[in-house]
Amino acid sequence: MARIRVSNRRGLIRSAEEQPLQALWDVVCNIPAGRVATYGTVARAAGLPGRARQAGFALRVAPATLHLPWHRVVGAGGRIVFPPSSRSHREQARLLRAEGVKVTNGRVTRSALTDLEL
DNA sequence: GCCCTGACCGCCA
DNA sequence: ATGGCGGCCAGGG
Repeated sequence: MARIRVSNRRGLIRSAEEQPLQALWDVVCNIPAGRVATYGTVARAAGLPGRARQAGFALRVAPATLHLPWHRVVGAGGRIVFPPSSRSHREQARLLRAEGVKVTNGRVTRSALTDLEL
């Protein structure tokens, strides 16, 4: 499990409640290769329902040293959120296809989506 | 506290 | 399918 030291005002850190970023990173970390999850799903699985945007934020600020499978997170409906012409978009599509996920028109196949329940 | 800015989401014309 | 829009929720200035 990817972990990073993060301190808060009180010095003690326990739950997702106090450390949403860590919770979100953990979830992303657990998306199996070849499968994809949406920002909303990731947030919900991290115990932060309704905070899809924070899932995006978490990924944006994630330390590179965590080596998170960020490419396995897409927007609602399986859409790659980056502008089609952007570097990130191409990179994400490349990484996904590399692990067997079909990507057409910036959209992954529905069967690749996972609810992340368990 | 107010305002703006997003790696978001879902509804609707 | 597609752009628009309001709703949502953190961060940062």
